[in-house]
Amino acid sequence: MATGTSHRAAPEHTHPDDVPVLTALAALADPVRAQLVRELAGSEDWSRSCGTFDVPVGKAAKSHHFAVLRAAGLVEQRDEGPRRVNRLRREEFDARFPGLLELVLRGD
Amino acid sequence: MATGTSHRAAPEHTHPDDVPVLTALAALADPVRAQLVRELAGSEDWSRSCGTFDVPVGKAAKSHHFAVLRAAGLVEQRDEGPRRVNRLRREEFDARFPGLLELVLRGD
DNA sequence: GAGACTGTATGGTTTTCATCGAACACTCGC
DNA sequence: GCGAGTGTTCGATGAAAACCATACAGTCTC
Repeated sequence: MATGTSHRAAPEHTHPDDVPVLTALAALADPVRAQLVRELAGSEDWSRSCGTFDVPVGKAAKSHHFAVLRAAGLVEQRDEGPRRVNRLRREEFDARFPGLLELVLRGD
Repeated sequence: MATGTSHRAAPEHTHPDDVPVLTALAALADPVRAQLVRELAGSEDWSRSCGTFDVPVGKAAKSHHFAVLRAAGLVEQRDEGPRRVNRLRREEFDARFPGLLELVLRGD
């Protein structure tokens, strides 16, 4: 088969514009997800696969958290071979929810 | 006894400056609490007692939600006779979490 | 002080959500 | 194709949180 064709289902994404405010807040209100977002913010786009994030949960839970972040319009994912690399949707999310991401990244 | 003296314990408040980001997000991520905040935002300070808010829960749950909002630095309460009147801590909360309150008030 | 009113505290039920272990699907290198 | 590596799905478990009904504690009016 031609190269570049994946047989794996592409992850479903939701654009920030289609995300209700409360969904975005709930997504960011979890400590594990907040840490994922912060780590992702400190990395280059598409440079980090899911497994490279250092959070104190198993890989099943991690996968679940990434699904929540995707559904909240916070993260975009793309398959690269066996791994799934990530990108924080900074501009799109910030256009939809101005200031929100910055609050989480600033931390305390 | 002199007038103006209450025998009821004053509600405990937390200043927004002492509230972690995730606590603020979690407080606002609940639909009932978001509605309380929105209704409160549309009313004059100290004009609304807890019972006057139209949310689809019993008064016990309502009391609980107000306690959460207080702990998140979103609401200030004061006793006036038998009722407890409320005020949205707009400026203080906005100084601590710029833009966050506006996002919730704007809704969608 | 009796009774109406407002809100809080308590105890218990239900729901929601984070988590894990195990099984599965896909990709890649040998 | 086989085995290692990566991530998702499934089922079950545990903890947290929302909720209710009831009982209680103040405040006010009469």
